[in-house]
Amino acid sequence: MPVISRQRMRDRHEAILAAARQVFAQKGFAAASITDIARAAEVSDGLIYKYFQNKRDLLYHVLREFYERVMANLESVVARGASFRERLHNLISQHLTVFVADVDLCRLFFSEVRVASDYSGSAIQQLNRRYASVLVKLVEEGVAKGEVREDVDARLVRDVLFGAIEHVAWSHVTRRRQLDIPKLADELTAIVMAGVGARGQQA
Amino acid sequence: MPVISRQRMRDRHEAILAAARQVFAQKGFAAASITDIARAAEVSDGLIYKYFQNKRDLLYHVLREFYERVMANLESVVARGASFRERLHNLISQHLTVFVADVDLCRLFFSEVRVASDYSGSAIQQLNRRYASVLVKLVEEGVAKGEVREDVDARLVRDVLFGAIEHVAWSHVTRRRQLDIPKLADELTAIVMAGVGARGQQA
Amino acid sequence: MPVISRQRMRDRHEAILAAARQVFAQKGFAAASITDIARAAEVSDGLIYKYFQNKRDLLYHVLREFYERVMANLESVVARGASFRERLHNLISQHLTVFVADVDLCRLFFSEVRVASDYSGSAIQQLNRRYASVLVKLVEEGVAKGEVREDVDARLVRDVLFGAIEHVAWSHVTRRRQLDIPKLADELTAIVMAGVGARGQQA
Amino acid sequence: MPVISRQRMRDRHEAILAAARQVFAQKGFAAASITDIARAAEVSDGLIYKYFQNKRDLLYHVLREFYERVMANLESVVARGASFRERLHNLISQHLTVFVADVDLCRLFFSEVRVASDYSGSAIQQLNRRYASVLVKLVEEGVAKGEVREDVDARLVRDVLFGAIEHVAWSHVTRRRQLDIPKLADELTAIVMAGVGARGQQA
DNA sequence: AATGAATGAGTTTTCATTCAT
DNA sequence: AATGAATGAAAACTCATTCAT
Repeated sequence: MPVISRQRMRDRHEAILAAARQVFAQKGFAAASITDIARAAEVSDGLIYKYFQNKRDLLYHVLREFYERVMANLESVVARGASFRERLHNLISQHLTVFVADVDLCRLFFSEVRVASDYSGSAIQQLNRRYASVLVKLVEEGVAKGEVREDVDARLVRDVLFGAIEHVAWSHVTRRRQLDIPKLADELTAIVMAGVGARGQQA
Repeated sequence: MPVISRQRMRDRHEAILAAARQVFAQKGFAAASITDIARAAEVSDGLIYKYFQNKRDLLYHVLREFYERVMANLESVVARGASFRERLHNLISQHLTVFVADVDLCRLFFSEVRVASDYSGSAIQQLNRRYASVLVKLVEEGVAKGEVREDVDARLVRDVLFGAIEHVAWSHVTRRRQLDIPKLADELTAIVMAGVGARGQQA
Repeated sequence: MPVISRQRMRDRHEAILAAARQVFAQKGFAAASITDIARAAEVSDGLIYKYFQNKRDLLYHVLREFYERVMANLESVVARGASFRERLHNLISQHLTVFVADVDLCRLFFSEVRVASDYSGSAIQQLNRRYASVLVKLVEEGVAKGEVREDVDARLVRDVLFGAIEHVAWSHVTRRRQLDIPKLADELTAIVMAGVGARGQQA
Repeated sequence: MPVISRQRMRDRHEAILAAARQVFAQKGFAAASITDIARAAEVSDGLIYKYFQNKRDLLYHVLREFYERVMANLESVVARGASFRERLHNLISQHLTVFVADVDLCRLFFSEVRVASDYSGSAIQQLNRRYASVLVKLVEEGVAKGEVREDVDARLVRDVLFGAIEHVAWSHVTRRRQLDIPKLADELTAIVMAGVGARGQQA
């Protein structure tokens, strides 16, 4: 019989996670201290270790939660499009939007996770793959429906597209410029369509 | 009259730089300690501070040296192509090659510099821009010669291309798979040409 | 619900302060290391930073505590005298006594604080002023009651007296001679009375 | 046969001493580095150790030189007075003048030397005593000539006077106020004369 | 004689993590 | 269950001093 209820435990868990998200996003992983997070969560330092194995584990949970949130949106947004072009456009637009809304979490991902030697095969990588697979499926569907050229390598498209989006988004962030999402989404869609669209689609 | 020869000093400088390159590449900036580097360079901790201002300065020198080496190659390799398509292909191929040869330094750049808040306007960013400008110029030349569509945004192409290359390369690195550079270069060239090539060029 | 009692924390605080007092007094500020103090307090290095901001803060607390102790005595001792002469004598005597009892802390004050560039306006200077003001008030009272010449500059008297006491005490300390406090107090009182006493009082 | 002339050696010695004086005075002992001093003297770090045993030895030489300079002045200035009162006044005035002109060296003396555990019996203390003995002799002469009361303890007068001067001077330095030397000298002379002067002299 | 490169000990301070209460 | 005091290792950086050249 637990002394505190399951609900209370869930609340604690979430409070810590939310605090960690905020602190990590603001200061980065290294500069954030457990005490900072504990204070933000209005919890003791020690309690954090009851809910998470260690600081890095906490980071992973923050990023996993972020992914899950983003994922849910992505899938529903993509589904909303009628044609391949539309779905692609939605995906690009949504991806850019997330980037802008959560630059700090994205930065966190780039600097601390993607690069980590234990990234390969990690839970985070799984999420990343699932995220990317949305696009891969989209392309494969496009091929099946004749909207995408048959000889297109869906994985290559995935890399090109996500790479491009990140780079575009990042270079705007770096220069502290506003990102014109609709315009960029149109342009990127056009480029990809030019590269992969079936002949009839490109015009 | 110098107590030790200039040559000796240059050797020391290089030995430290080489040690730093290796240690940073292997462990990342944060996890590498000055003592690690000193040990690798077979030098005392203190001496490092005679040659470099501080740990971060050392990182910058490592990356700058890397950039300079890479840059020299890039410019000459690109120049070797006759048409826009060829030059583009050379650039892509070369970029992929560097990525494969120096994954660890690339990772270092991604995790420690690009993400750093003081990156904007730093010496490293200058180098990065110069690097990227090779492609921008290439595209502009292509436009001038009618090999590239007039309405193409060179900057966007730059982001798309470098983003794509990095992502492609990175995903291979992550999975520890060999990268088939010639094949990838062909595919990426094709995609870009489809997106930006003048009508006649695309076929 | 505190994990350890308030009392325990106060003890720790005091233990560290006492250790710091002893180590600083013995070695001086610069030569004393945090590790020395931690060892003397039977505490870890890190804990010191839970109770004090940094090494200098620790020094200030040591001196402040010293001042407070000294002050309490001074005020009550001075009040005990009936005439100006008696009060003055008590003050001198008490000042000399403190000097002898706590030479090392006095030395600490001279070498590390009085000389420090941030002394001006510091909390320690406040205490010093309060200490000195006891004499200034005494002189002013003496003037009011006709025991001290009207044209006497209380501040000058303060400097002369404290300077003299310190110098006398210091020169004895330096020579490792015993200080004959009653005799010295009589002599110093006589000198000051000769200098400032109202005509009738001097005889 | 020395490879460099005696004269050159003396020049070097002086150059280093002058540099050390300036750097110590400006930064204090601890904050001054050998490299600072070497640079100021336009000499290599190593050479300093050919002329002085170590950093502290250098400090002592700086202060000794200071003392010698001050001493020469003091003795001649005091001699210039006709009566005890005049000589005393000259001494006070001169002491205050030095204090004002070389606050930084005085501060150096207070913080680094007087307080040092090896001060007692050191060469510096000898100088300090010789300095003080000027006053002691003056008082003894005064007694002999009937200008000073017979029962006066010359040493006590010395401590009172120097202590007073220092305290007065220091409190002005601390408050960054200008010192009105003539006025202060008059007042201090008056106080001392009141305390020690033969009856006839006091009026 | 003179240099200044090289040393390496020594210092303060921070913080993830543990565990007695 | 929860706390937060306590730990102690780690790390960057400085600088007096030495000594090969």
